[in-house]
Amino acid sequence: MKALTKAEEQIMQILWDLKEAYVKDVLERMDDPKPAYNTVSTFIRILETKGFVKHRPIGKSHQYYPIVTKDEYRSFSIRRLLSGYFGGSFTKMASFFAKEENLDVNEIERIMEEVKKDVK
Amino acid sequence: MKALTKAEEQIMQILWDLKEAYVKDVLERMDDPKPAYNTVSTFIRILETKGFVKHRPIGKSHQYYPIVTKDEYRSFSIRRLLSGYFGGSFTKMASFFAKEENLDVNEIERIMEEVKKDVK
DNA sequence: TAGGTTTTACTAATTATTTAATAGTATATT
DNA sequence: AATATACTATTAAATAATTAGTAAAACCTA
Repeated sequence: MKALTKAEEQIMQILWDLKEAYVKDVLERMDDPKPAYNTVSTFIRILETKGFVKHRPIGKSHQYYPIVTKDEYRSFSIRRLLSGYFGGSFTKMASFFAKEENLDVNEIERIMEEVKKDVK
Repeated sequence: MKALTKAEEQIMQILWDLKEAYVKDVLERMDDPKPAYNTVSTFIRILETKGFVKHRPIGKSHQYYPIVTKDEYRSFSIRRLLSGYFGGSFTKMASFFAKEENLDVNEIERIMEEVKKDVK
C-alpha cells in the first residue's frame, strides 16, 4: 500500500465518512477556504489511479466510493509509526504514551479493561 | 512543531541515533544507494533552519546534533495519528490494534503488566 | 608553495504535489 | 434553438521536496 499525501488523505477521510459521494458532496464537507471544484475532482481521480477509490457512473456523473477501507489505512499508518519509532513494538508505544501522559496504574488498568471488553 | 518530510526524517533518525555527527558520519549510515555528500549536507542544513538541529564548529567543519528529541517527535507523531484516525483516543487505538492482531485477554494482560512495570 | 583533499555555502535541476483554468459534453430551461 | 447549468477530462501553472553540481575556504602534503 502506498502512503497518501496530505491533500489526498484529507479527501479520503471525507470519502470514508460519506461511504459514497459525488465531487460536490466532498467539496461541501471541506473546510473554508474551499478549493475549486476541479481541485477536488482531480484529487479523487488521483485516488482512483492509486487504487484507493472506484466510481460508478450514475447518469452523466460519477459516484465515488473507497475501496481501501479506513481500517486498512489505519493499520498501515500504525505499523509505519511502530516500525519507525517504537522498534515495531506496540508495548513500547503504550509505555511511551503512558509515561508521557503521566498515567498511573489505575488509569492503565482502566484503559486495558476497556480494550478487553472491546476485543470480546 | 512542523512535520518532517520523508527524506528529512530519515536523516533525523540517524542523528538521533548518533547524538552528534558530521555529515560524513550520517552519510556512512545511510542505505545504499547512498546519496551524494552534498545531498545529506543540504538536508541537514534544512533541518537546521527548521529548528530540529544545531551545530558546533569543530575546526573547519560542523558537528551537528538534534535539538528536537526523538521523544518530542514521537509524541508529535502519535498525537497526529490519534487525532486523525482514532478520535484522539489512545484507548481506541489500543483496541483497534488488539483486534487486528487477534490478541486474547492474556496477551493484553501481559502488555499491561509490561507497561505498568515500565511506568514505575 | 603548488596541488590534492575535505568540507561548507550557494545554486541549479529534477521530480512530486497541489491547485485550478480551460475545454468539452450532456442535460435542463426559456 | 439558444442559453444556462452541472459535470468530467485534459492540461497547465504554481509550489514544495529532493538531489546534486559548482565554487569557495581551509587544511594537508610533497
